[in-house]
Amino acid sequence: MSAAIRSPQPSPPLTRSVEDYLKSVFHLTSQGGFATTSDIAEMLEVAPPSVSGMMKRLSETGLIEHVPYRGVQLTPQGRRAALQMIRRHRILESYLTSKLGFDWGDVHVEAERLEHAVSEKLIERMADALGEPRYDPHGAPIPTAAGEIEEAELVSLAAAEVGHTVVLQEVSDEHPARLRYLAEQGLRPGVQLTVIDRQPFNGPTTARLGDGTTRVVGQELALLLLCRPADGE
Amino acid sequence: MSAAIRSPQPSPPLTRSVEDYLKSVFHLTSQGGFATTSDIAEMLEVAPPSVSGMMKRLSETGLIEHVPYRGVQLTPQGRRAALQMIRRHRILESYLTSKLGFDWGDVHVEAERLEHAVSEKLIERMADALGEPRYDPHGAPIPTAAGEIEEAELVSLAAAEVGHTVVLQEVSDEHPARLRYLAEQGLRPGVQLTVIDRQPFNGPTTARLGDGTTRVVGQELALLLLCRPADGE
DNA sequence: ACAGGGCATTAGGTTAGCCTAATTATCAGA
DNA sequence: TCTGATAATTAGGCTAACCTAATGCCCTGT
Repeated sequence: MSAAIRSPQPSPPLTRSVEDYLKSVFHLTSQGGFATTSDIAEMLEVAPPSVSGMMKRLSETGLIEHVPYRGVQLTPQGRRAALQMIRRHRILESYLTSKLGFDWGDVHVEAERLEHAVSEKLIERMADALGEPRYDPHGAPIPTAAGEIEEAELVSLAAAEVGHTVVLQEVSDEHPARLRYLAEQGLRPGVQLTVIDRQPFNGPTTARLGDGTTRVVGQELALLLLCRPADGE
Repeated sequence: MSAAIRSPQPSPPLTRSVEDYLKSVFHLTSQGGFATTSDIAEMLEVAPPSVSGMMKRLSETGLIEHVPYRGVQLTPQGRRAALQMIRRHRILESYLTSKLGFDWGDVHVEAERLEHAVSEKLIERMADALGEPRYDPHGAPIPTAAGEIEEAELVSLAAAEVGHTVVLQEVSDEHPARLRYLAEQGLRPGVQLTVIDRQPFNGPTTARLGDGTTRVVGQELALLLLCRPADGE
């Protein structure tokens, strides 16, 4: 029995859990660098040894590059798989929100379960029904079917300079209650904000909205509000 | 340590595989009687010992009644769970067909995966968007959210008497190619058929459609065409 | 230069769900 | 009634993912 040539093996479908690990690594390495075992463990709510074990398997299948004691990064193949999951997730969130009346806060959990069960075909039908949206309901960019994603330089409201005007681009949180609160405050993607004050020592930021009203946002929430400079700044 | 009272335990969510077993048992006992180990094994494409093992666990959790060496039946609780899955499945099939352009043959596989991942809320939103449909695209009745299902006395075309007129009510098959073929032949739920001939020895049935054209249907396919007597028969 | 703290990994165990092989129950027909 | 064929069950294993406890590596601060 000679060893088979193993190049174009039809790679078995990824399990639910593998898909989740890849997504975590993608998010944790989006600023460059390595994803650490403990960060992944925290994000997925599993114990660190579970991560070590999975990382070993994933590097054997070529989806990640593992540098022992340092962390992991996605290979091109792993990145492709992660982006596909992120596309599924964001298309689902968009579809549930705009076609089935789900609210901003609830879609995440639903999409999290569905993204492992939908076929490519269903996602493309949904994308089509929505008119190929480029952003999900939280303002996050949706990767294309070909696996490209827009990379924007965003800065959180907590770090925006006083006096500057920014546009809220993306609300990076999956916590329903916080999202609902932010929505009530009118803090949704697309809103223009002028930073008019910030208390020292990680204190709250005060910003003026387009309609002249102001909002005082504590640091924890302000960190979730990702902004780009307003046009002409 | 005294034994805890075990009445209103918050019953853990059913696993994917448990849901599949319950559905099988439901379908296999729809004519009354017991579902046998080997029938379940065949339907789910697992080995018989896997079924024995699962039946043991399911009867411990009170979802089925197991009579050793005879078979199983659903308890009221198991029936409720099975009907919920069937509702999910059929609503999904209806939604995918009518809102996302899936075709008759393909929906089954997609729904089979999704039914384990959708929330109750999503199913009800879909049902609502469809106007609370009572039948799925194959003509099968959809259980209500309360868990009631229409039970009709149907007879397959292969067993309908020569000379009688029937209405095709439901096409009971999940095989895409067969469904596509039947659809091409115009054999969809709602069509009226008059049986004009049947060859002996399990031979084909010949039936006339409403438009006067005839179809010759081999026994294997005719068994899949479930009919009710036409009004006024 | 090295001691400790903190993180990562290895060791070893659990559970669900599947498998094959061996065993046992049931029932129909001689 | 007995005997086989058929079907169900038990026995014993495997794998994927998880866990806790024990061990090992790395780096910073004295």
